[in-house]
Amino acid sequence: MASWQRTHTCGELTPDHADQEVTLNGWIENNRHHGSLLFIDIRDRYGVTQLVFDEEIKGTPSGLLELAGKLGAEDVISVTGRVARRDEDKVNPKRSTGGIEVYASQLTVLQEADTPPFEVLDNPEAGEELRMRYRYLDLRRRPMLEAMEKRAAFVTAVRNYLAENQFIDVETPILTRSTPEGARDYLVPSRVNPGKFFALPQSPQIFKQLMMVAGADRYYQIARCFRDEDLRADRQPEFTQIDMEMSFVEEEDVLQMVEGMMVKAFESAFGAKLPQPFVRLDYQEAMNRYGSDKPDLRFGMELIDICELAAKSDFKVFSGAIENDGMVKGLLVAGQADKFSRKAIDALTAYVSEYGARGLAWGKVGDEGITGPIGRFYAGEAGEELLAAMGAARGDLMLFVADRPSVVLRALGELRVKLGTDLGLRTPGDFRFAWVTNFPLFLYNEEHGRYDSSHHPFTAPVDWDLSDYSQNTESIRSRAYDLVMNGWELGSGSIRIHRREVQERVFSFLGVDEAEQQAKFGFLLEAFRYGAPPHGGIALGVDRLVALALGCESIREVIAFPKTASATDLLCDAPSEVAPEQLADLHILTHNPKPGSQT
RNA sequence: GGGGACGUAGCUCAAUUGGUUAGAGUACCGGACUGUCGAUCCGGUGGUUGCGGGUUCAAGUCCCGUCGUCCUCGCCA
Repeated sequence: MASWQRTHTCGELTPDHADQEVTLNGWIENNRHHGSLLFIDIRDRYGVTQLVFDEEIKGTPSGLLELAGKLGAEDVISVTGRVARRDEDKVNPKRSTGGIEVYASQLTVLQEADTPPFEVLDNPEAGEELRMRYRYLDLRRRPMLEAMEKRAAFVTAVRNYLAENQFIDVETPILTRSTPEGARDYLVPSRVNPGKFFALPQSPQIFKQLMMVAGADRYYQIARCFRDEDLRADRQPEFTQIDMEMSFVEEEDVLQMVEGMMVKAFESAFGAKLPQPFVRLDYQEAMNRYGSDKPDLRFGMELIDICELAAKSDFKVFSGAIENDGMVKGLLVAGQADKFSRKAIDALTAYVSEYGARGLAWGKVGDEGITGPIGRFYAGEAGEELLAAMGAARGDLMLFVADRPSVVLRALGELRVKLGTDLGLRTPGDFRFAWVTNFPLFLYNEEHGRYDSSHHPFTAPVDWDLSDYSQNTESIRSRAYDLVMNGWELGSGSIRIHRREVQERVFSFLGVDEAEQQAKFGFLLEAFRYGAPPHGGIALGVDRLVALALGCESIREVIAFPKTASATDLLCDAPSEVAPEQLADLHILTHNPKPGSQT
């Protein structure tokens, strides 16, 4: 062992180590100079330890204090010294190592550091752009390293659980083929096959189904997935899924397996005890009660249906909506009417308009009945009926949207979430998992005037025997299920179609003709001819799971090297231009290159 | 592709209605200091106000464009 190598980490020394000679390695966090007395805090991943340099009283070797005094933030050092118990009045209760300090006798500067562009503090003072540009410094901050540790602990717990349950971890190709539908693919040109491209996987979906045909029985993979779509706080172009598939199973088998996994992994990685069983919500029920297929169950304020009252209302906005096959629903903000000024309600109106609502009707419940825009339509008996339907009392605020059902549900669902945030209706550390089931098999695509799979085209219908999907299309349920928590979709899965004729019928209904089926999915359909077991599975978003568990606003906080909202990497400056020779090798001509641009 | 917020010292921010030499905290540099632990005290360096154009006697401030970060609608089977 080299003389500079550590005997202990910066987080493990306690008064029990008193009088031992130790060597620590780490970064200088702080340097407090008192003339001929000097304190240095040395940091590594495990903690911070105070070093003391004192020639007069503690016998620091001559010259060492002067050397140490010149050191600056983030210099990498090795220090050897004697562990000393601190006097009671000198203990620092804020640190695990606050009971001791190390009297330095040797000091080696392993690497001097430039002054960092921002200070490595627990609370990030730097903006996100700078943090991403110097991600290695940002990651040096304890909360970030902790997030990485927790993420790793979570994944490890998941792997252990799955291994105990006979799942095998199988790697599937990263270079695969482009498939129609779904998200935009990231493409990789093939050098040896001019004009042809690989696609990076949006998910290992087809491969895991092929593993079931292969008889793997239980498959999983911590899989990186790629989707070339616009980003959000909860969406990155590459992200990680716990991808699982099981053979000879029904919905219940998958749900139980995943539930057990979440309970165990949350306990082990985050010390959180999840209540079991998870809530089950029918898709339609979730939409009706929460206006969302991924409801936040940490607070109530459910959507209240007043269609019946609205139909007979003098208020044309309400009755008109019902006449046009629309819907009227409301939210009750209990006891908070005073908090909402006219201006505040205008802001809410603007908010719901982002989701297509043309207006937000409202009324406050006062001593003399309902005030606000709907007041004059709801005096007397009609008013009493409305209050009863809403369960409203004096001091409450009522908010209504009247429109097409899809708009009403979406707008009020989003409004409910916003109010939950604004009014602080949630408890931190409250993890409300739920399964949403019975999704529609097909959803109407208004833009293209046709039906699309609501999950994906391999999802089994509840009644797989149905011969004609064009009849009662909207009422056909699928065997899909989503795992949701606190308003985020964490995972999505289904029992798959394992019968070729059903699969072909679904494709046909979706307008994927025989030739296209063969071209795009021929290998899967062919595989099904050789004996496909009934199977099903799920894919869970690791980034989202960990971010939620740690209370992060964005999944970037739990990804070591995330990308910006415009899908660039500020650290390594990717994507970048490439040499013309590289393009030539790949048989690629670029359409409109920026002339000679180079950052 | 659309909407919004932001961009001023290394960093985080301030700068009245467009008006003198663009300030503060912190970091950094120098000095003092023997019990600090976000040390303290004294002094100092540090600015193409993202970039380009325009309006004006005068622009950090107003207008147009552009670049970047973030949020969001669309998009994300």
